[in-house]
Amino acid sequence: MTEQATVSRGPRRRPTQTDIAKRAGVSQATVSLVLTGGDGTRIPEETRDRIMQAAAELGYAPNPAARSLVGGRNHLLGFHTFENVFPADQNDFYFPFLLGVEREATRQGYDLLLFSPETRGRRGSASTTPSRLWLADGCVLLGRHVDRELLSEIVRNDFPVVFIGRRELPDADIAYVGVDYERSTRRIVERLIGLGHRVLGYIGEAGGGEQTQDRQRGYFDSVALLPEPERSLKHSKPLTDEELARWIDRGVTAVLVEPGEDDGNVAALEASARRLGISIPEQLSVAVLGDPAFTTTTRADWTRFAVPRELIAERAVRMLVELLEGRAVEQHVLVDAIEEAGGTVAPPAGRTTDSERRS
Amino acid sequence: MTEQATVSRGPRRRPTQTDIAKRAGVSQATVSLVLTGGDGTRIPEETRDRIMQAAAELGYAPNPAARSLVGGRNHLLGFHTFENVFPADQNDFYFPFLLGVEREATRQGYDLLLFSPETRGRRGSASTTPSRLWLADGCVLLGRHVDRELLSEIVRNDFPVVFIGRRELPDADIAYVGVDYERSTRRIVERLIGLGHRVLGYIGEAGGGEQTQDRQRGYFDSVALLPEPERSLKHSKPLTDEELARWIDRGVTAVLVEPGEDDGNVAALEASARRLGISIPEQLSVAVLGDPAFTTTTRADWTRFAVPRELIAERAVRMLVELLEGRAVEQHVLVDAIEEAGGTVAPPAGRTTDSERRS
DNA sequence: CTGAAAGCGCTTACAG
DNA sequence: CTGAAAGCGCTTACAG
Repeated sequence: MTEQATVSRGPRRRPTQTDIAKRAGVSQATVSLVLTGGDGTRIPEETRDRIMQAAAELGYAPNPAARSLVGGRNHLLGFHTFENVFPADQNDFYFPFLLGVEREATRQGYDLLLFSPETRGRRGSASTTPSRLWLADGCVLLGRHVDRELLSEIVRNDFPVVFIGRRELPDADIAYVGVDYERSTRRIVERLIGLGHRVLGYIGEAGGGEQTQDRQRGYFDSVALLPEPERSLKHSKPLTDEELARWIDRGVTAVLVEPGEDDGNVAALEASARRLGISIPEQLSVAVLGDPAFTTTTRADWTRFAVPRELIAERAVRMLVELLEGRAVEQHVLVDAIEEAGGTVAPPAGRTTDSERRS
Repeated sequence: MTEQATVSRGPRRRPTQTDIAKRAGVSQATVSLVLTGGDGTRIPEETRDRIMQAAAELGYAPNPAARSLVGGRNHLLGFHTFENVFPADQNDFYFPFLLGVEREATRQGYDLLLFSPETRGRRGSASTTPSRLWLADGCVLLGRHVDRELLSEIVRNDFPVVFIGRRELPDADIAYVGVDYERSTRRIVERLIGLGHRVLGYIGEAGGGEQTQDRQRGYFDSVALLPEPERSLKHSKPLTDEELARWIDRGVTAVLVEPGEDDGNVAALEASARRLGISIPEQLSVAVLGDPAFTTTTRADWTRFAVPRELIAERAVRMLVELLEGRAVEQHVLVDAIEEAGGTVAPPAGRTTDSERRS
């Protein structure tokens, strides 16, 4: 690094409404009236102009702390993520949300305040330190591993938040925008059935969160439509090679997979299939019930849900703004995932699709 | 979208120090003293405990807005980008900066306020609206196409900012953290010379910004070391096929390229070489004097500068914080780019490197 | 050792 | 139509 100059410059005092008032020869209250833009008629045009000009000359911007203190609005929206979302391999996941939140906040006339997990609890000891969250008018929340303490603080104080991702709490009614995993799963199963698959397999967690339960409900609902539904299978852990071989023997031609931590389930399935010489999708169709980055798998063209992250983020911001502005709103919104065609689903070997059969 | 509930809910009042004071039978000031944890000895243990307990019972958390109001600081750092940096193909460029800014701001105990170009001038008419920038204590600025009006406003008010990227202004002394393009260019030329190249070509803008001038200075400085420096060439636009052919005829074995808008110069050179059947690097070495995303070129393994974006961003934030806290700081820092080896540079055909010749 | 008071920059009733 | 005043929740000198 090259150092070229050494200058010290203290930050100047920010111009306040009082400064503007002095310059324009009016009272501070009048300045506030004009700048906040209450009703236009009360202050004469001529005074207005003088004040606006003084404000512009001084480079005035309202102090958000003062505004929020007096009970008014900051026009600041928080975006808080529970995990540290900044490790590089998560960017593809995180960035679309940020994008959507940013865009919609801008559209709504709010600025964005970014919180990351470490940001909290800076000044003083942890217990007495406030959540910085309160600086914003409200907050969009994102993350799997929710900080329970923060959450209870939010609920207790009725702080306006909207979750990205479905979130059901026993003791509180939290607003969220999530994905309709049940419906999306049902759709994908129906498409597999339409392609001619008659015996399916499902790999996923046992008793996970809401999302997991929704997917499994969707699966069982639609599998029930099959002529022999009891032949379809479910397994709650990644399959061993032997288990996969047994599934194939029992006639499974398509598998649905919850991605799992770090796409672990998908990676495991891919590896097993390779070892057993089972080709995807020729001998086995695979559909992933999520939208991960596929960092641990070899192929990347998995048929899967595409989660419309930007759209979800935008919707969450809109909901938050409605909440803030006291409008009655739907607090629980689920959007459909888009089925991403991919290259891992095909009609079962030796079978034609229903539609082909018809013709 | 599925709607599940329609509820409107106003936020509850939060417990304040006054509430605690009442409950503990002390004054609000004493509560503040205890909670802020000034010097421990002044308030007797017994009173402390009573206050702490009352605070815990009420679920007290200090109001950050009030805190900032008193302190004159809101511990908010702005990150402002002049271009709309959110188009998807720019993410790779933009994200590392955001990453670095975010990380260092957190480390310094500041929260991040995000500004995008459209954010400015929301309320009221454009001309009368103060820049939202002033919401933050200071701001990190990023972008090629600087908004002159905003910039002059910043300079006039002495608003604390640090630029990412070298920025020299005639009328003001702006703090920045940039890349030392002169030195980095010199280095890469010296390496080419070390590999045995004796006639070089340079493709770049005529009379561009500081960065361009720095690169060209670095180029001419180091080319002067060659036995026949006058044979090295410079061209200020992308080469036509004929021009490239002429360069080759005149003995050019290595070319340095400013990436140009959308990597245009690199793409043009690549295309010309392909049409002329000139293979890179066997017949022509190419080094790119920048670190673009290479979205318009076929190959991506260009030998180039790797700009340490996160590091630069962190450095910018640190400088800003020093500025804010009134410490004397170096206001102009240039960091070295890292030479990214790539696959487009090799010894010239029919030549051995200097070191090989020696052995 | 503790409380009363001023003040940070705003908004919002409330008087003139 | 405009200004004076109160008050948001806190910190920090300043008196007792």
